[in-house]
Parts: sequence; C-alpha cells; structure tokens
Amino acid sequence: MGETRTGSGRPTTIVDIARAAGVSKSTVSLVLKGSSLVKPETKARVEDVIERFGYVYNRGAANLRTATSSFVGMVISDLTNPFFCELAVGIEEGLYQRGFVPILANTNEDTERQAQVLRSMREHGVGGIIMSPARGTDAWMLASLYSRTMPMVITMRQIIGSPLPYVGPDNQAGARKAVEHLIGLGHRRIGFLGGYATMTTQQERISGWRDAILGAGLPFDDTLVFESMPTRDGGRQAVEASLAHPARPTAVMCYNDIVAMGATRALAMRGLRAGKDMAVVGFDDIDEAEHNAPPLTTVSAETRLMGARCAESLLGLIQGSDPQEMGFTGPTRLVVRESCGAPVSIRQKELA
Amino acid sequence: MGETRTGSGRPTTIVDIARAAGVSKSTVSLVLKGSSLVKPETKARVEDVIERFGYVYNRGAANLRTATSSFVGMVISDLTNPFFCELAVGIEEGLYQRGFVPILANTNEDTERQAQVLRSMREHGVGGIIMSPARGTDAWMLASLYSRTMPMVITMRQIIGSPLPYVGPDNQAGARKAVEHLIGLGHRRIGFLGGYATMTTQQERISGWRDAILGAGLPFDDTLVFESMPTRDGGRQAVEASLAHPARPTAVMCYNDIVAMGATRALAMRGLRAGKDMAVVGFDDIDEAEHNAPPLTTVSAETRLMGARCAESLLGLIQGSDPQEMGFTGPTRLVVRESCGAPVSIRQKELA
DNA sequence: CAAACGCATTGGACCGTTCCAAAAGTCCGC
DNA sequence: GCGGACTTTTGGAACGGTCCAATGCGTTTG
Repeated sequence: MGETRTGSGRPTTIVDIARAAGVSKSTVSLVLKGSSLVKPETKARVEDVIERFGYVYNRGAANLRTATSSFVGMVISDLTNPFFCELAVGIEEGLYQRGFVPILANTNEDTERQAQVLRSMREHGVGGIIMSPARGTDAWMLASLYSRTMPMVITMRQIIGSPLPYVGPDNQAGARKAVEHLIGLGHRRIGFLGGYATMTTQQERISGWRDAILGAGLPFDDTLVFESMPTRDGGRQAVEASLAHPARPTAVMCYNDIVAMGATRALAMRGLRAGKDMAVVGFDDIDEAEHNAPPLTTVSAETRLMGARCAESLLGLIQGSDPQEMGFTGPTRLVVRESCGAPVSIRQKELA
Repeated sequence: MGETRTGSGRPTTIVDIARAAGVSKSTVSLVLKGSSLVKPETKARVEDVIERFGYVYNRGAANLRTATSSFVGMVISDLTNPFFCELAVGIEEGLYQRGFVPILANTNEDTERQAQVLRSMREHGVGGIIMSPARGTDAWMLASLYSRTMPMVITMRQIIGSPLPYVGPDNQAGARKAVEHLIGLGHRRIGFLGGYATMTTQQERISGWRDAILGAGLPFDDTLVFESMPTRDGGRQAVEASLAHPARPTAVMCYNDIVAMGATRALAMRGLRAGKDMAVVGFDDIDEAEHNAPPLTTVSAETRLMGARCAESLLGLIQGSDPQEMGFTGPTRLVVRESCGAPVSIRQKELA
C-alpha cells in the first residue's frame, strides 16, 4: 500500500499527494470532493497520484474542521435477543446506505452502562444516537443523559414524557389484529401471557388485546392476564398459570415470540398441542417463529424496516428536521401459521 | 448542558475551560489526563470549571494529534445468525473493557460489501479490525484488502495461506469429542450432516469426526457425509438424504446447531424422534440449542469468550505484539442434552 | 488597450487536542 | 540575595484536512 511510498512509515496525506502531483493541497482537496472547479486534466493527474500512493482519506481530520461527523451511536438494550439483533441489522443497513457508520454498544438492559456508553459516544464525536432504551429508563433519566445538541431517536420502547422522536411498531393495532383473528376462529376466552405492566410495550399490546375483546362485544376478564418475564421460561410459567385458571382461556396472545415459544414448548411437555388444545399467537415475527413447533402465528413488526426507518429519522434530525415530525409508528402485519389452529384454508387466504 | 455556557451554540473546548479557570490550555490538557505535574489546587479549580461547563472531551481531535485511535472495526459475516451475534457481543464487551469502541459492519456474506466496508473503516481511522470473513474470502482477496499498517485478526473462519492471526474454537477436537460420545453410546454408523467441503470450518469438523471413527477402530464410510447449506432447510435436506441411504446411520454429527435443529425438526415431521430413532448432535451451543425439541446435545464453542479473546488479540497487535503469538484456538466443551439419546445418568455425569 | 470577467489555483487561518522546550515560580543553602 | 534544583505552568507548532479570500491568467469587451 501507499504507506511505503512516502519513504517513512507515516501514512500518505493530502500534502504528499499535492507535492507529487505538483499542485497545492487545496487543489487535492477539491479533487477529493469531486469539485467541478478543477480542470479535468489536473484532476486526472491528481487522481493518478492518489491511486499510485494508495492514499486513504482521513475523515476524522476533515470532520474536525467541518464540525460534522459520520458516526452514529447505536445503543441496543439486548443484542442477544434475536429481535433486537434484527433491528440492529436494519439500522446498520440504513446508516451505511446514507454514508454513516454505526458505533455499536450493547447495554444489556443495564441503565448504568447505558449512561457510560452515551457519554463515551459523545466523546467519540457521534453525530447522533439511535437507542433502544434499557429497561427501567424513564423520562427523567433520559433527560439527564440527553444533550440538546445531540440528535437522538428512541426506538422500540416508548419513554412516556420524553419529547424525543420515537420509532416503533404499532403495538396496539398489531395486538388487536391478532386477537381479532383468534375471535374470528371462534375463541371466546382469550388470555394474555408475559411481560409486566411497567413495560410500555406490554401496556400497548395489552390495550390492543382489550380493544379486540371489547370491540367484539365479548366479556372482558382481566384475570386472564398472566404476567411473567419476557423469556422462554417466563412463557412456560405464564402458560402454566393460565392452565391452572379456574376458567382457562382457549387461546392466548403472547407478549412476544420468545414468550410464545416458551408457551408452546410447555404445552408440548404436557402433551398439549398449540393450535389444537390451545391457540397461541406471538408478536415480532422473529426468524425462529417460523421454525417453531408448531410454527408460530405472530404479528410481524417489520423489524428490519423499522431499523432502516430509525436511520432515516435520525439523519433527518441531524439535517435539522423538526423532532415532532421524525417520530414514526410503523405498520404491523398478521402472519398466520399453525400455532393459532387456523385451518389451512384461512392460512392461505391470509397469505393472499 | 455546557453548550449554553459559552454563549454561542459552539460546544465547549479546552480553551474555554482554560480561559474560565485562568490557566493555559496546556494545563487543562494536563488535568484531563490526570498528570501529577499539576498542583492539586489548580487541578481542583480546573475540574470544577469542567464540571460546571459540562465540557465533553473531543477524542477525535486528540487522536488526530497523537495518530492513535480508539476505534476498532468489527466486521461480521452474518449478524442475523445467532452464533455470530453472540460473537459480536463478546467482542463488544472485550473492546469496551479495554477502552476501545467498535464500529459495526455486517457484510451479509458478501465479499464485495466486505471490501467496501474495510475501506470505509480505514477512512474512519480505526486502529484495527476484527473480522469474520465472508464466505468465499480467500488468502489472495484478503491480501488485497489488507494493509500492512492495519492490525487485523481473523475469527471463526480460517483463511488458509494467510499470515493474519486467527482466533477460533478447536473445531477438530470439538467434533472428535462429540463423535466419541456417540460411539460411547454404542453407535457404529455415524454420519456427518451439513456444510460444504469448501468451508474450512466444515473441513475441520469433518476431520474430527473422521478421527473419532478411525480412532475407535470403526469402519470409515465417506458416503455418510451429506453436504448441504448450513441452514435449517439444509439440515432437513441432509437428514432426509441420510434416511434414504441404503445403510442409514444411527447417529449424525451436524455441521452446526442450525443444521441440527433443521434435522431434528425434519425427523419429528416424519414421526421419528431425535435421540431415540436417531442420535443428533450439533456444534456451537447457541442459545436456542437448549430450547430445541429435543434439547440439543452440542459442542460449545464458548463463543462469548472467543469474542473477548479476539479483542485481546487485536489490542495485543495494536501494541506491537508479534502476530504469530496472537493467534488462539480455543477450547470446546461437550454439552450433553437429549438429542443424542444419552440416558439421564450419563447426562448428569457429563455435567459434573 | 485597459477594464472586466470567468476559470483554475493557491496560501494560510482554522478545527480541538497533544507535546515539548522553555519560562516562571518556589524553596533551599551558602 | 544569588545560584541551583525542583515544581508548575505556558506558548506555539503540529496533526490532516476544509474553506475562503485572493491571485494569476487567458479571453472578451467597451
């Protein structure tokens, strides 16, 4: 590579190029940014030298002068979770497409680490931050972390009371759609499994569940909410609690796919079959949902798209758009598979 | 935050602090790096101003001067894959612990994108790169991407013929251990499912499989290798091919857990039970392995640790260690669950 | 033929830090 | 009350770019 060209081990700079091409560094700078001011033959000469020297542009130095940055902080609450992983992939793609580069941090649901990481990102000069807040982040905490000069979008977990733009799926509409589907299949007692009322996501999904039940004129029974950790084991516990209920539900809507997978597994262990003995639907449509036994009926949150949308919103913010306009609650899509017990004819109809 | 202190919207700099504290910017710089040269009371005064102004250190500017970088490129071939996701988490943790910050790129197994991303990272001034190469990356391609001045470690997929340090699990020993376990359970015809001979990882795992068979004095039959894509569907195809074999194996070692999950699923669809009608073992011990039906017996690659080790090796390289010394092939651990059909007594023994 | 213009190029200040040689201050003993 | 040693502080160049006002230089134009 060009590092050897200069003689010393020092990497090639714009000045080296200028000297070798017999022009000033200003001209090289102009060529680098494809300015039309420079004469084509000069441009060709400079580009030739750049190529020969294997020159590498130093974006950091440039950014120092222009006080801009092509870095964006991507703060994820739990990368181990396939759902957030998918989100991260979407964000990453969206950023690269727009010439930005993500700095990754996984907070692991730890608010202390989240605070550290946010500070570190500021020091590293990110131009903005996309964050799925760690569980337990409230508006107050967020305010103390946030700097008015740092564009930031919040994703997947709404922080009530915060003015920051929020990008996420329409949890309520999604849950409603799913429960309406269950009602359409003839279910009258439909439970809700997993999550805790402290999570805004759960609140939203529960409210969609309630809307569907009330909207269909069915009796509403809030003892059919079985809270648990949003994990596989939580799903197991919740489904077992629901089976022990004196008037057990014939169908359950789960907080997310992980819970639904735990639930279907626990049913299978007891010799019950999801979709036959109890209808189960999930939320998120993670990759594994399709490969579950039985394949999960679930609500797609279009996670990838949502990630791309985060990137879009943040870059809007960076370019000075009104934060009010940059929020986005995305569409959801019911994906009918087997765990809800829909007959094949319905599954095909929904696909069409 | 302090941005308002300066009057203008411009962020606070070391010079603002110096002026306000009545010292020179050199002194502030000294304080910032905790130098013992500065008198405690001066230090206190400066720190007070820093606090009041909410000053944020500009690492980019500092790095420009010192020609160092606290960024590290983390190039992952397929973040969607839970295995690589786990790896990424390990790397991220390791880097943060050592004061470095990862720039993420997901190449999605695309060598072209890989080339772009590597260039972009150089421009962004990363101090080094950790990369799990995209499928199809050979030593020649790598050489053209690599710059002698850029520390780089390769992980999870060995590139034969490349002098770059490689960090990854001992695939051969791991596979051997797993197959020896199957032999210990009484199996005599043991197949290998998934992957292609072009993948070095498959070569290594296959060679462990062969070693175990030959080592036990069993007849070796290479028609028992059933290649396929390393996906769930690949697993299904491979296991079906194995069932169609005139002398079908009674046990199979799979290329990885994903393949094993596809295989167990396909068996279940045919009314066969993994662990009973056919023993199945996987490789990697991804999170889902434990939750598979039946839970997978697999070889743990200690993925997190391996990620941390990547970080360690890279930082060694950055500090000038000999690349030869920075390679690492990590330990593996057999995790006995149910898919191999081991009786409970053995499962408990292995746990102890 | 000088003024005016357009195009191509350039010098040097600037971004926010670090680093180093040198200056300033403090304390001591003689 | 001055030289020397030590501690603390400082000015300014440097890092690798960008930006802008200024310059040089052909051409056209009044």
